[in-house]
Amino acid sequence: MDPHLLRTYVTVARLASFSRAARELGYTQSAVSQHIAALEADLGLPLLTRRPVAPTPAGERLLEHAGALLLRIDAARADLDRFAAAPRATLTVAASPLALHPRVLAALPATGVTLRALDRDRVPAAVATGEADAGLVDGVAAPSDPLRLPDVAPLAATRVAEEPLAVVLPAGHPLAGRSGLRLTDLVDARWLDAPAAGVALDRLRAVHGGPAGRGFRTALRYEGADPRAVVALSAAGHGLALLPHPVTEGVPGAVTVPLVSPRLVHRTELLLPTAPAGQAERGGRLGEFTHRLRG
Amino acid sequence: MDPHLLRTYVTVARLASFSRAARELGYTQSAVSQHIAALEADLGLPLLTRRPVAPTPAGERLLEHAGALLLRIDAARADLDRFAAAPRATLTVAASPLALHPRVLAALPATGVTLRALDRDRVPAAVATGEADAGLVDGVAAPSDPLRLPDVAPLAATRVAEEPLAVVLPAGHPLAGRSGLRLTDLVDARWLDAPAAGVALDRLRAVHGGPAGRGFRTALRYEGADPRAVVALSAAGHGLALLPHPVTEGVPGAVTVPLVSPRLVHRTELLLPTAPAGQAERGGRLGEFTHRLRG
DNA sequence: GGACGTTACGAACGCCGTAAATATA
DNA sequence: TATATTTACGGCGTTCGTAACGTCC
Repeated sequence: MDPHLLRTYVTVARLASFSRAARELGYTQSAVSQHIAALEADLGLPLLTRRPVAPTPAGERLLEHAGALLLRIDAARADLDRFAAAPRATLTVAASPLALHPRVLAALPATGVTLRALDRDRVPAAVATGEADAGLVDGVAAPSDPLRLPDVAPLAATRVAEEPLAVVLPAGHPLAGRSGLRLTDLVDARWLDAPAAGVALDRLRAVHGGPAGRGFRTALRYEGADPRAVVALSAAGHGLALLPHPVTEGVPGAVTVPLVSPRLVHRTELLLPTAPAGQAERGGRLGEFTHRLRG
Repeated sequence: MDPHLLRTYVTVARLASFSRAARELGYTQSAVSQHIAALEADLGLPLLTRRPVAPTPAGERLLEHAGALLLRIDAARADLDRFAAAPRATLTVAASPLALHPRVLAALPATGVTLRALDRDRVPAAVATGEADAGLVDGVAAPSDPLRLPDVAPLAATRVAEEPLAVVLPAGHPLAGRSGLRLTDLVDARWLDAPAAGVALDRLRAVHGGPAGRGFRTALRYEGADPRAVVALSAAGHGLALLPHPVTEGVPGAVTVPLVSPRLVHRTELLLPTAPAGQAERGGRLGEFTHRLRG
């Protein structure tokens, strides 16, 4: 279970080729072959089929572990590096698209900030590995409940904002007149799946608690990051969408109905590496930013 | 960040001695010294003070990472081993003391089971590392919310039971006559801290959301695992206790008042390694157990 | 001076690259 | 036959142990 071997293994699995993996890693094919052989011998299991190169069931399983493991190693190294490194001049903030709440925009320092838009599930990793100095993630949760984030490293999450959730429907929709909607009434509707810009459907299925894979069928999948586009698509009849209430307003042809059950909110959180050396480093622009965000 | 080096590092830190760590690990002092030197060179930071041997601030931080990392490695190996190994004849179940709900006891197969009582936070690790085939954990959560468990490995958690929570008071207590109690009324009371047998106080402080370290002061700390002992201690005036309602009843001198706010329940969950090879292995006694627990 | 950690050095081992062998489409 | 992985083998770097050396109580 040497990390070197694991890194080689995931690369081979990703590229589906020993030789391409070797090129990418700067090894010879031979070395890669030996790495995989060593790993298989160590675990006592075949991990890859050759020709074509693809993971076996056990190999699939190892991939899940290896990804988390390598990420954690990088996170640990980055975290320790922060002890030695001088605070950087430019502040990098990783944010999921819907996390750019007005409060956040107001709190951002006027200069020297890089804002990096990422998918929701890549934000914690970015903060953990030091790729970003701070993160902003959004998601769905019960009121005043923290978001459920993968714990790749010791990160501190604090609440930035919570807004009600609303269902977006095209103007002519039979449910468009209601003053509030329940999720259970909408299980059989057609939905927009917009994992980056909206609330992912599997999240709804999980919250709803029904049998996996049933309900919340997808009408159209939108892979962009613009929530206004989602509202417009919904107005055009391509499916229902669940979004934080504020962003749904003012689009012609779209009707917005608050979600009343279950009680869920759209929540934005600030993600920080838990402070080394007693917050000392929090001076500078990061301190300025977090203070404005909290105060 | 070689796991070997990390392992020796955590051992040295734990034993506060290079030579004792060397004995425990089967190395010479020299090798251990070289390991630490290599790790410090790699990270560019001193990790330990010598004479006395103790972690530096950076070293403290590395300990947090290293523990999680080594645990994950063991978990991954154990998980992969399950692919190769034949199902074991005897089923080992790790359980936290309060997780032994009547439904659990009823579902346990009549023979061939080892039940291992562990602290709450050690159960997930035991399942992940294959030390146990299944786990039962209890904790406090909002109704129908899953417990918040450290994710050491891909584990599946399913609800086994939820019961209301009750505050235990001695018969003469001023609040003993109430029909329901709020947590906010009890912040300033004296509490029993029974991390193994009851609800840990820091959990209450976290739920209550007040400033860390304030409120829920400890009257007496009980390190055993018997919830009835907690009730008896509370009856004897050694502090309030929060327990699942059913176990609080029938102890003379103790009064039980339901907790009405915040809405929290005592929840028990079954923890399983997510099934390799499509549930195939779930036949046998583990399948029998889980089926009875769910059905 | 004694217990403990460090440094020097040599031997064994492991790991990678070259090159030949082998398997598959 | 061409492409891709495996195996054989040799050199080089790494890691461990022995032993000598510092160093702090």
